[in-house]
Amino acid sequence: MGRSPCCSHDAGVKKGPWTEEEDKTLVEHIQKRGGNVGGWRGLPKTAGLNRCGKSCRLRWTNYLCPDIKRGNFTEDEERLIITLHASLGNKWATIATHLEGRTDNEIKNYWNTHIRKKLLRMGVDPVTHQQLPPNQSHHHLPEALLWAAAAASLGGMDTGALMQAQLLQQLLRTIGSNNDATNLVANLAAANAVLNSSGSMVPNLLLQDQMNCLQPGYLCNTSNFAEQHVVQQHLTNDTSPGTSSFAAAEQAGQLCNTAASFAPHDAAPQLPAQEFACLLEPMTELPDLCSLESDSFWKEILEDSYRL
DNA sequence: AATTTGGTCAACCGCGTTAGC
DNA sequence: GGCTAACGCGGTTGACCAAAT
Repeated sequence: MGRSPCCSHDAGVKKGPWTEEEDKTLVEHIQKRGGNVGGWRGLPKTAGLNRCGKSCRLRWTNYLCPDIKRGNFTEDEERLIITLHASLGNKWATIATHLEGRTDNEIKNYWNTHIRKKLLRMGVDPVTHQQLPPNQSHHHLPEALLWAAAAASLGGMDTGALMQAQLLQQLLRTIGSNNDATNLVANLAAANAVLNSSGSMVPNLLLQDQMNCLQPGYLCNTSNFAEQHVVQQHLTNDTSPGTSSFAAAEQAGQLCNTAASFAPHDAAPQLPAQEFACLLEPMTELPDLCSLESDSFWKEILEDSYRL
Protein backbone atom coordinates (compact mmCIF):
# COMPACT_ATOMS: atom_id res chain seq x y z
CA MET A 1 0.00 0.00 0.00
CA GLY A 2 1.03 3.57 -0.58
CA ARG A 3 0.36 6.57 1.58
CA SER A 4 -2.95 7.37 3.18
CA PRO A 5 -5.47 9.57 1.32
CA CYS A 6 -4.87 13.29 1.05
CA CYS A 7 -6.68 15.44 3.62
CA SER A 8 -8.13 17.56 0.79
CA HIS A 9 -10.64 14.79 0.17
CA ASP A 10 -12.04 15.22 3.67
CA ALA A 11 -15.54 16.60 3.82
CA GLY A 12 -16.10 19.74 5.86
CA VAL A 13 -12.57 21.12 5.44
CA LYS A 14 -12.76 24.90 5.29
CA LYS A 15 -11.91 26.69 2.05
CA GLY A 16 -11.63 30.32 1.03
CA PRO A 17 -9.94 33.32 2.61
CA TRP A 18 -8.06 32.83 5.84
CA THR A 19 -9.14 34.61 9.00
CA GLU A 20 -6.74 36.44 11.33
CA GLU A 21 -7.33 33.74 13.91
CA GLU A 22 -6.35 30.98 11.49
CA ASP A 23 -3.25 32.90 10.44
CA LYS A 24 -2.25 33.33 14.08
CA THR A 25 -2.78 29.64 14.80
CA LEU A 26 -0.69 28.57 11.82
CA VAL A 27 2.15 31.02 12.50
CA GLU A 28 2.31 30.13 16.18
CA HIS A 29 2.30 26.43 15.40
CA ILE A 30 5.15 26.68 12.90
CA GLN A 31 7.17 29.06 15.09
CA LYS A 32 6.72 26.72 18.05
CA ARG A 33 8.45 24.07 15.96
CA GLY A 34 11.27 26.45 15.10
CA GLY A 35 10.08 26.91 11.55
CA ASN A 36 10.21 23.19 10.90
CA VAL A 37 6.85 22.22 9.42
CA GLY A 38 7.51 18.51 9.17
CA GLY A 39 4.70 17.24 6.97
CA TRP A 40 1.98 19.53 5.71
CA ARG A 41 -0.55 16.74 5.70
CA GLY A 42 -0.54 16.25 9.43
CA LEU A 43 -0.13 19.90 10.30
CA PRO A 44 -3.80 21.00 10.35
CA LYS A 45 -4.68 18.33 12.88
CA THR A 46 -1.77 19.03 15.22
CA ALA A 47 -2.22 22.78 14.88
CA GLY A 48 -5.96 22.59 15.38
CA LEU A 49 -6.92 23.99 12.01
CA ASN A 50 -9.90 22.87 9.96
CA ARG A 51 -7.91 23.27 6.76
CA CYS A 52 -6.33 21.06 4.15
CA GLY A 53 -2.57 20.66 4.50
CA LYS A 54 -2.20 21.94 1.00
CA SER A 55 -4.07 25.11 1.91
CA CYS A 56 -1.83 25.57 4.98
CA ARG A 57 1.32 25.21 2.91
CA LEU A 58 0.07 27.75 0.39
CA ARG A 59 -0.94 30.22 3.06
CA TRP A 60 2.44 29.93 4.74
CA THR A 61 4.66 30.01 1.65
CA ASN A 62 2.73 32.74 -0.14
CA TYR A 63 1.74 35.01 2.68
CA LEU A 64 2.69 34.24 6.27
CA CYS A 65 6.34 33.22 5.94
CA PRO A 66 8.45 35.99 7.56
CA ASP A 67 11.00 35.87 4.72
CA ILE A 68 8.48 37.27 2.25
CA LYS A 69 9.19 40.77 1.06
CA ARG A 70 6.03 42.82 0.66
CA GLY A 71 5.52 45.90 -1.47
CA ASN A 72 6.04 46.97 -5.04
CA PHE A 73 8.60 45.36 -7.30
CA THR A 74 11.69 47.46 -7.93
CA GLU A 75 13.01 48.31 -11.38
CA ASP A 76 15.87 45.87 -10.86
CA GLU A 77 13.51 43.07 -9.88
CA GLU A 78 11.35 43.76 -12.93
CA ARG A 79 14.37 43.62 -15.23
CA LEU A 80 15.55 40.43 -13.61
CA ILE A 81 12.13 38.81 -14.03
CA ILE A 82 12.08 39.69 -17.72
CA THR A 83 15.60 38.39 -18.22
CA LEU A 84 14.91 35.16 -16.37
CA HIS A 85 11.55 34.63 -18.06
CA ALA A 86 13.22 35.00 -21.44
CA SER A 87 15.46 32.05 -20.74
CA LEU A 88 13.25 29.99 -18.39
CA GLY A 89 9.71 30.62 -19.55
CA ASN A 90 6.91 30.20 -17.01
CA LYS A 91 9.13 28.51 -14.45
CA TRP A 92 7.88 30.79 -11.71
CA ALA A 93 9.30 28.77 -8.86
CA THR A 94 12.77 28.80 -10.45
CA ILE A 95 12.51 32.50 -11.18
CA ALA A 96 11.46 33.11 -7.57
CA THR A 97 14.68 31.54 -6.29
CA HIS A 98 16.56 34.42 -7.90
CA LEU A 99 14.47 37.12 -6.24
CA GLU A 100 14.96 37.21 -2.51
CA GLY A 101 11.72 37.42 -0.57
CA ARG A 102 9.45 37.02 -3.59
CA THR A 103 7.15 34.04 -4.07
CA ASP A 104 6.41 32.25 -7.30
CA ASN A 105 2.77 33.22 -6.97
CA GLU A 106 3.64 36.88 -6.49
CA ILE A 107 5.95 36.91 -9.50
CA LYS A 108 3.40 35.07 -11.62
CA ASN A 109 0.70 37.57 -10.67
CA TYR A 110 3.01 40.51 -11.32
CA TRP A 111 3.96 39.11 -14.69
CA ASN A 112 0.35 38.56 -15.75
CA THR A 113 -0.96 41.89 -14.49
CA HIS A 114 1.94 44.24 -15.28
CA ILE A 115 4.86 43.03 -17.33
CA ARG A 116 2.91 40.96 -19.84
CA LYS A 117 0.66 43.87 -20.71
CA LYS A 118 3.55 46.30 -21.00
CA LEU A 119 5.36 44.01 -23.42
CA LEU A 120 2.21 43.58 -25.48
CA ARG A 121 1.71 47.33 -25.61
CA MET A 122 5.20 47.61 -27.04
CA GLY A 123 4.56 44.91 -29.62
CA VAL A 124 6.79 42.36 -27.92
CA ASP A 125 5.49 38.83 -27.54
CA PRO A 126 5.58 38.06 -23.80
CA VAL A 127 5.92 34.34 -24.50
CA THR A 128 8.77 34.35 -26.99
CA HIS A 129 10.17 37.80 -26.17
CA GLN A 130 10.35 38.39 -29.89
CA GLN A 131 8.84 41.29 -31.74
CA LEU A 132 5.28 40.55 -32.81
CA PRO A 133 4.51 40.66 -36.52
CA PRO A 134 3.09 44.05 -37.53
CA ASN A 135 -0.43 42.65 -37.90
CA GLN A 136 -0.32 41.31 -34.33
CA SER A 137 1.29 44.37 -32.84
CA HIS A 138 -0.96 46.65 -30.88
CA HIS A 139 0.29 49.82 -32.47
CA HIS A 140 1.29 48.90 -36.01
CA LEU A 141 4.26 51.17 -35.58
CA PRO A 142 7.31 51.10 -37.78
CA GLU A 143 9.65 48.31 -36.77
CA ALA A 144 12.44 50.56 -35.62
CA LEU A 145 10.11 52.39 -33.26
CA LEU A 146 8.89 49.13 -31.75
CA TRP A 147 12.42 47.95 -31.19
CA ALA A 148 13.36 51.24 -29.66
CA ALA A 149 10.32 51.27 -27.39
CA ALA A 150 10.97 47.76 -26.21
CA ALA A 151 14.64 48.55 -25.73
CA ALA A 152 13.94 51.64 -23.69
CA SER A 153 11.48 49.80 -21.53
CA LEU A 154 13.97 47.06 -20.85
CA GLY A 155 16.05 49.49 -18.89
CA GLY A 156 17.47 52.00 -21.29
CA MET A 157 19.14 49.56 -23.66
CA ASP A 158 19.25 50.69 -27.23
CA THR A 159 17.79 48.82 -30.16
CA GLY A 160 20.94 46.92 -31.01
CA ALA A 161 21.38 45.86 -27.42
CA LEU A 162 17.85 44.48 -27.29
CA MET A 163 18.37 42.44 -30.42
CA GLN A 164 21.62 41.19 -28.96
CA ALA A 165 19.76 40.25 -25.79
CA GLN A 166 17.25 38.24 -27.74
CA LEU A 167 19.90 36.48 -29.73
CA LEU A 168 21.76 35.88 -26.53
CA GLN A 169 18.67 34.30 -25.02
CA GLN A 170 18.50 31.92 -27.94
CA LEU A 171 22.15 31.13 -27.48
CA LEU A 172 21.72 30.53 -23.76
CA ARG A 173 18.91 28.11 -24.45
CA THR A 174 21.12 26.15 -26.79
CA ILE A 175 24.07 26.05 -24.40
CA GLY A 176 21.91 25.40 -21.34
CA SER A 177 23.57 22.07 -20.72
CA ASN A 178 27.02 23.63 -20.64
CA ASN A 179 27.13 24.87 -17.05
CA ASP A 180 30.54 26.48 -17.23
CA ALA A 181 30.92 30.25 -17.01
CA THR A 182 34.59 30.07 -17.97
CA ASN A 183 33.53 29.37 -21.52
CA LEU A 184 31.99 32.81 -21.76
CA VAL A 185 34.22 34.00 -24.55
CA ALA A 186 33.87 30.76 -26.47
CA ASN A 187 30.11 30.93 -26.24
CA LEU A 188 30.02 34.56 -27.23
CA ALA A 189 32.09 33.58 -30.21
CA ALA A 190 29.45 30.97 -30.96
CA ALA A 191 26.85 33.73 -30.73
CA ASN A 192 28.82 35.68 -33.29
CA ALA A 193 28.61 32.71 -35.58
CA VAL A 194 24.84 32.66 -35.10
CA LEU A 195 24.64 36.35 -35.84
CA ASN A 196 26.80 36.11 -38.91
CA SER A 197 24.98 33.10 -40.27
CA SER A 198 21.60 34.75 -39.78
CA GLY A 199 22.85 37.97 -41.33
CA SER A 200 21.29 39.89 -38.49
CA MET A 201 21.20 43.60 -38.96
CA VAL A 202 19.80 46.33 -36.80
CA PRO A 203 18.49 49.73 -37.75
CA ASN A 204 20.41 52.67 -36.39
CA LEU A 205 18.61 54.82 -33.91
CA LEU A 206 17.59 58.27 -34.86
CA LEU A 207 20.10 61.05 -34.68
CA GLN A 208 19.50 63.70 -32.08
CA ASP A 209 18.69 66.43 -34.58
CA GLN A 210 16.25 64.08 -36.25
CA MET A 211 14.62 63.51 -32.89
CA ASN A 212 14.20 67.22 -32.50
CA CYS A 213 11.86 67.36 -35.44
CA LEU A 214 9.38 65.17 -33.58
CA GLN A 215 6.65 66.75 -31.58
CA PRO A 216 7.47 68.00 -28.08
CA GLY A 217 5.70 66.65 -25.04
CA TYR A 218 6.46 62.97 -25.48
CA LEU A 219 8.93 62.96 -22.63
CA CYS A 220 6.24 63.38 -20.00
CA ASN A 221 4.79 59.91 -20.55
CA THR A 222 5.97 57.46 -17.92
CA SER A 223 4.02 54.41 -19.03
CA ASN A 224 7.21 52.65 -20.03
CA PHE A 225 9.23 51.04 -17.28
CA ALA A 226 12.56 52.62 -18.10
CA GLU A 227 13.35 54.44 -14.89
CA GLN A 228 15.49 57.51 -15.18
CA HIS A 229 18.13 56.12 -12.86
CA VAL A 230 18.72 53.20 -15.18
CA VAL A 231 19.44 55.57 -18.00
CA GLN A 232 21.63 57.59 -15.66
CA GLN A 233 23.48 54.41 -14.88
CA HIS A 234 24.20 54.03 -18.56
CA LEU A 235 25.53 57.57 -18.55
CA THR A 236 27.98 56.90 -15.75
CA ASN A 237 28.80 53.23 -16.32
CA ASP A 238 28.48 52.93 -20.03
CA THR A 239 31.54 50.95 -20.93
CA SER A 240 29.69 48.61 -23.20
CA PRO A 241 31.28 48.67 -26.63
CA GLY A 242 28.34 46.73 -27.99
CA THR A 243 25.82 49.39 -27.12
CA SER A 244 25.66 52.99 -28.04
CA SER A 245 26.01 55.85 -25.60
CA PHE A 246 23.63 57.40 -23.13
CA ALA A 247 22.37 59.62 -25.91
CA ALA A 248 21.14 56.58 -27.74
CA ALA A 249 19.45 55.23 -24.64
CA GLU A 250 17.81 58.58 -24.12
CA GLN A 251 16.69 58.60 -27.72
CA ALA A 252 15.24 55.16 -27.25
CA GLY A 253 13.36 56.42 -24.23
CA GLN A 254 12.06 59.33 -26.23
CA LEU A 255 11.04 56.99 -28.98
CA CYS A 256 9.21 54.85 -26.48
CA ASN A 257 7.25 57.81 -25.28
CA THR A 258 6.69 58.95 -28.82
CA ALA A 259 5.33 55.52 -29.66
CA ALA A 260 2.93 55.76 -26.74
CA SER A 261 1.73 59.16 -27.89
CA PHE A 262 0.90 57.74 -31.30
CA ALA A 263 -1.11 54.85 -29.91
CA PRO A 264 -4.48 54.47 -31.64
CA HIS A 265 -6.41 55.13 -28.44
CA ASP A 266 -4.56 58.36 -27.86
CA ALA A 267 -5.94 61.71 -28.85
CA ALA A 268 -2.56 62.79 -30.25
CA PRO A 269 -2.49 63.13 -34.03
CA GLN A 270 -0.94 60.21 -35.88
CA LEU A 271 1.87 60.70 -38.32
CA PRO A 272 1.82 58.72 -41.52
CA ALA A 273 4.32 55.86 -41.66
CA GLN A 274 6.43 57.54 -44.32
CA GLU A 275 7.17 60.34 -41.86
CA PHE A 276 9.13 57.78 -39.84
CA ALA A 277 10.76 56.15 -42.80
CA CYS A 278 12.79 59.27 -43.52
CA LEU A 279 14.12 59.19 -39.97
CA LEU A 280 15.72 55.79 -40.22
CA GLU A 281 19.35 55.38 -41.06
CA PRO A 282 20.61 52.57 -43.25
CA MET A 283 20.99 49.21 -41.52
CA THR A 284 24.27 48.48 -39.81
CA GLU A 285 25.98 45.28 -38.70
CA LEU A 286 25.90 44.12 -35.10
CA PRO A 287 29.15 44.53 -33.20
CA ASP A 288 31.40 41.68 -32.12
CA LEU A 289 29.67 40.04 -29.14
CA CYS A 290 33.02 38.92 -27.72
CA SER A 291 33.67 42.53 -26.90
CA LEU A 292 30.72 42.42 -24.50
CA GLU A 293 32.57 40.02 -22.24
CA SER A 294 34.26 42.95 -20.52
CA ASP A 295 30.94 44.65 -19.86
CA SER A 296 29.63 43.98 -16.36
CA PHE A 297 25.97 44.17 -17.37
CA TRP A 298 26.27 41.46 -19.99
CA LYS A 299 28.66 39.43 -17.92
CA GLU A 300 26.15 39.40 -15.06
CA ILE A 301 23.31 38.27 -17.29
CA LEU A 302 25.41 35.49 -18.76
CA GLU A 303 26.74 34.27 -15.43
CA ASP A 304 23.27 34.39 -13.89
CA SER A 305 22.04 32.25 -16.73
CA TYR A 306 24.83 29.74 -16.21
CA ARG A 307 23.87 29.42 -12.57
CA LEU A 308 20.26 28.50 -13.35
C1' DA B 1 -25.81 57.70 -6.52
C1' DA B 2 -25.98 53.44 -8.91
C1' DT B 3 -24.05 50.46 -12.10
C1' DT B 4 -20.48 48.68 -15.01
C1' DT B 5 -15.85 47.69 -16.13
C1' DG B 6 -11.20 46.59 -15.30
C1' DG B 7 -7.21 45.57 -12.28
C1' DT B 8 -5.20 43.10 -8.52
C1' DC B 9 -3.98 39.21 -5.91
C1' DA B 10 -5.00 35.43 -2.58
C1' DA B 11 -6.52 31.01 -2.96
C1' DC B 12 -8.01 26.87 -5.26
C1' DC B 13 -7.67 23.18 -8.84
C1' DG B 14 -5.50 19.84 -11.51
C1' DC B 15 -1.54 17.66 -13.19
C1' DG B 16 3.29 16.01 -13.23
C1' DT B 17 6.90 14.48 -10.25
C1' DT B 18 8.67 12.36 -6.21
C1' DA B 19 8.81 9.09 -2.76
C1' DG B 20 6.84 5.47 0.49
C1' DC B 21 5.23 0.91 0.53
C1' DG C 1 9.28 -2.52 -10.54
C1' DG C 2 4.63 -1.14 -9.97
C1' DC C 3 1.17 1.09 -7.42
C1' DT C 4 -0.39 4.89 -4.86
C1' DA C 5 -0.48 9.13 -2.19
C1' DA C 6 2.03 13.43 -1.00
C1' DC C 7 4.14 17.25 -2.68
C1' DG C 8 5.08 21.12 -5.58
C1' DC C 9 4.16 23.79 -9.48
C1' DG C 10 1.62 26.41 -13.00
C1' DG C 11 -2.92 27.77 -14.56
C1' DT C 12 -7.17 29.64 -13.33
C1' DT C 13 -10.80 31.57 -10.55
C1' DG C 14 -13.30 34.73 -7.89
C1' DA C 15 -13.60 38.25 -4.26
C1' DC C 16 -12.53 42.76 -3.57
C1' DC C 17 -11.62 47.43 -4.78
C1' DA C 18 -11.20 51.60 -7.62
C1' DA C 19 -12.14 54.11 -11.68
C1' DA C 20 -15.20 55.11 -15.31
C1' DT C 21 -19.73 55.76 -17.11
